[in-house]
Amino acid sequence: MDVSEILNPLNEAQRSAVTVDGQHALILAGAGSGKTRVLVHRISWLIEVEKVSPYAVLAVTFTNKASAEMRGRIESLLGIPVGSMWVGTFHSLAHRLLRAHWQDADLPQGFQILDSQDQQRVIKRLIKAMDLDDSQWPAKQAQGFINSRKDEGLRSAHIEDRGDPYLRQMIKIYQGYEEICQRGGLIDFAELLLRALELWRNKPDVLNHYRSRFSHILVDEFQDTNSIQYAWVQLLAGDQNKLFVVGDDDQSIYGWRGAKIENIQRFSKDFSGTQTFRLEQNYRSTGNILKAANALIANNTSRLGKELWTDGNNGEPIQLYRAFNDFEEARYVVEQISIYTELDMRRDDHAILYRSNAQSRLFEEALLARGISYRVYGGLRFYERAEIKDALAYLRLMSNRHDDPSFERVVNLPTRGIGERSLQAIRDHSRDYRVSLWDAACTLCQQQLLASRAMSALSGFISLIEKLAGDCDGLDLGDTVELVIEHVGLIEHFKKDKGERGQARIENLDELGTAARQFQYDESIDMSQLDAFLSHASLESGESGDSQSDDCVQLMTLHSAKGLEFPAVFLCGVEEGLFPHKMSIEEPGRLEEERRLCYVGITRARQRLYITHAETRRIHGAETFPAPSRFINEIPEELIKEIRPKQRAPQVSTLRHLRPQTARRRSAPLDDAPLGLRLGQQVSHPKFGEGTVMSYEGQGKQARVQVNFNAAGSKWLVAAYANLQAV
DNA sequence: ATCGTCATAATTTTT
DNA sequence: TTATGACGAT
Repeated sequence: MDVSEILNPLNEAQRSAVTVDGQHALILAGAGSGKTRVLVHRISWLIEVEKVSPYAVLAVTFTNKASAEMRGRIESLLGIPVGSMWVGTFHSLAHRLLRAHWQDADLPQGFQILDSQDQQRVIKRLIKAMDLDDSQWPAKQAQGFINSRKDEGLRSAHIEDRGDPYLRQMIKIYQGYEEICQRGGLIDFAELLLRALELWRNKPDVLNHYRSRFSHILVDEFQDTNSIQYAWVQLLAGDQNKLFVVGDDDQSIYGWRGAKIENIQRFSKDFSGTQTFRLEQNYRSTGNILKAANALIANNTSRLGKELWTDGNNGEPIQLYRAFNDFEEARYVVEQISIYTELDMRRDDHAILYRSNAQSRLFEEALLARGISYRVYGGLRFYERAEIKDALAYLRLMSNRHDDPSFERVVNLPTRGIGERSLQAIRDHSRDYRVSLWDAACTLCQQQLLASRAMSALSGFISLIEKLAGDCDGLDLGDTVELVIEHVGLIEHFKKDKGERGQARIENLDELGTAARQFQYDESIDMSQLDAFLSHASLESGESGDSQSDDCVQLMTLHSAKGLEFPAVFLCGVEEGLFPHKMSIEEPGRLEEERRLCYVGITRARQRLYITHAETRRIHGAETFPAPSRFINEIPEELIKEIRPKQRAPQVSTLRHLRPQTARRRSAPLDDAPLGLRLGQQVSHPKFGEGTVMSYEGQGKQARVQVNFNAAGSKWLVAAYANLQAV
């Protein structure tokens, strides 16, 4: 392979980053500046030109998607599979380490991963077992407490209560949780990272092994690293190995879950001899969009500094639309999309971005009414679905009887007569003797400590698991999974569900069998095929979209839009209190993160950017009158074209003439709208011609309607006399 | 055990 | 407004 193949597709800044020769490099890669490309080409450069062994390269990302993409692109650029290279997420690499060194990490060989759902259930149960009032001690809060401490590298023993009774109780919960996990061989996500870090800290020989192996460490999205991840990278780097980290401080939007923007800010101080590169040429957006983004983000303090530019043209102005209410905002956005899709654009060229998930509803309704297909991102993913977790719980129990959350989950599913009383007896015994639920159940059965009915049910369950485990011995993974699903009674159980639900669940269970058959087992890791599959299920929760029918308008939160791009972006609900969110408005640090989120949103757009806000919005059922977001004011006026600047003198948009005719919307009627007229409805008047209902006031005979006529402008009319016809 | 009713809370989410 | 969870009734 030719060096020019690696270097030719790069611009100058990218090229100097890729070919850097010092010990450490920090690449500040703006949105759309070819960040992944630089990483991929850097790795190719190391291997092809510097003749570094792939074995000595470690590349870390945050999401499975990113690591899959990186691996794929490296392989296609180099033309060879890079099996020996460690490319993965922090979590998957930590997992791999712990599997290889489970003894040194003080773990049972068959340890399993606890996802956040499972974790919450464990904590909830623990709080009950501790006889605490769960309204005063919500599991969610305790979970947050535990995870944020772990993210800082703190175990329960490290935290001082300083006489604070709240802290003291939380520490106790944390302690109890640690015990349960250790006993059951369960590792939550934060624990994966913490254990991996402690493994290296406690076992210098293990650390040295990896230190001498990985001479080149590359980290993607460095602005998202938390304290543990930073410490982990630092430890592995030692003072010999070379770090190449890529990130964008302006796109740090996960501070609330432990990411430390300081990590990227202090990198060059912590690692002396760091060369910093800025990738500022943007290949994605028009000039106006970039100017808006630059101007907005300039309001943040303590940035590393970066300004995006393009050699393309300015493009259209940013369109700002002020809607009367949230409802009409959705109507407008969907109308615009329908105009563009009737011209030449695809539905999936359009993204509707919002700050909080609840906002999706109105857009969905408006899209539904227009018959435009759409996809909402961010629901449950495959391995998170209840029926899948049920089946996995059986498999997990087969692999490890002491997996309490799995035991709880399926001991009476499908119902087999193990009720709350028996279960409570099992839990009590488990707590009193500090044994797993499984062991407690076995003891209770042997000692005949339960009512005979419950006893036989329980021993039925125990022997079911034992029998399945025996039957599956020697079977391959696909057969195992299918055999378990078949014999455990879940299918029959879900058949009883009414409607489509049950059928869908059974199909998902089938799909699980397929997933197991297709699962690629990496034999180099020291674990059974089943354990590997179970870990995979926890670590990669799979695709979120149910049926990603191809051409759909894309709806998602700003957070989930990070890393994506769209020809047309609608940034909606850009209002004080919603965006920036009221929970973040007070603290300067959090406000800046909101601003970065806005920056992320703006820079998703390639060609066309709409920003919309509403003057009235229902939040939790109550009317609110939010001011336009300060972020709007931070964008230079000359980049913005207001679609309808003033309520009093509405302008007839040029687009209005392109409106496809009379596709009937089915917007829910406003409770007291006069004559059944709806905001946004097209009407015609004998004298003024056609127009749009903009507002109304009063009721019955007094009701007055404001109509914005295409030709005659805006008028207030008494509805009873105006003789308006719906178009 | 399953359904209905009431209270409660309500950013953002990957691993 | 709505979704979720807990609790009580059939």
